[in-house]
Amino acid sequence: MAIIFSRKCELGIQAVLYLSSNEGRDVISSDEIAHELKIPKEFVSKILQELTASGIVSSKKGKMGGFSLAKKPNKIHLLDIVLAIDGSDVFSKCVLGFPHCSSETPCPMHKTWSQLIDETFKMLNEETIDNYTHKVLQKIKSLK
Amino acid sequence: MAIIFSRKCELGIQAVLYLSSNEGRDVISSDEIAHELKIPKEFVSKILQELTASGIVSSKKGKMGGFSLAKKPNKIHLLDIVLAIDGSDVFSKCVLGFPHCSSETPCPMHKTWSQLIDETFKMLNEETIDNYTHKVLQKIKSLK
DNA sequence: CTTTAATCAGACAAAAAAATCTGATTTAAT
DNA sequence: ATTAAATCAGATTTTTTTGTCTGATTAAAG
Repeated sequence: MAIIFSRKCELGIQAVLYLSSNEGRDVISSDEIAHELKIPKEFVSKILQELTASGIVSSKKGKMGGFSLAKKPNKIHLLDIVLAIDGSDVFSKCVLGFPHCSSETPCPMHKTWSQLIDETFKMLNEETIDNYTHKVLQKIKSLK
Repeated sequence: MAIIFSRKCELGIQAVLYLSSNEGRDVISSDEIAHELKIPKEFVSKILQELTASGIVSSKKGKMGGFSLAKKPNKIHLLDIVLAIDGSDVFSKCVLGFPHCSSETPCPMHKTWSQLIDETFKMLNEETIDNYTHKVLQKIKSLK
């Protein structure tokens, strides 16, 4: 199978988007997020802990605790979440799996692929999550 | 971690490119391919069997047997190999892992992502492996 | 016809990723 | 104080992917 982002990263982005679509509320529990997004609660909880550690979301412990965004949605880039969870490998690893692939010792697809990856990187780096928040609620409604 | 193609697919493309860089010779054993590309021989062997089943390479059994391309290199598209090994999921699956993501019920990133995926698809579909064969030998030399 | 060197088929093992569980800690409310 | 509801830390399980092994079959060469 082929993958773009790890499942963890997918759900991380989903969760952050959910948080941003609820800006204004204080904190939101991982229970609510898991229920709304129809995804396993323990998994979401663990991912949000990672994102807390990397400073994208912040958490409040104890009763009435939960998660919230650590910054304004227009200051959080998609790339931040991807780097926090999946790291930067996708952007540097050789698409054909050759070792030491670079412009000095390029693999056959190096140049062609670099262009696509650069575009992807640029998009993730430019897009902030506030561009997406209004679309999230609509998508959530369609989940059964 | 994030991945684009599975390891199987990466090595599948490597192997096909190696075969194409040796057009003119009769057949090439999986042993030679594994040795030249510095990858496990049993794994390469298994991948080439899959590619044989899907008609991209052809095989000759018995002593002096081995693999060769089933078509001219300019008739084999990168996409053929990707589809044969990884299937079409990458091109249709939701980048955020939402179920039923489509233009009717799009995920927040649907439109933005579709553009990048379409470009990628187009590239893989247009590029034939003869465009890459001359670059393969050079890359192989750099492998220690 | 026997040996040798290859593909092929399918079971098996190891490693990685995804998901779950357990229990500790924290904090609000009673 | 005690209880309840949450995060948090880390161990454990399950599933998937990756890689290996074994033996059967095929075909060339002596």
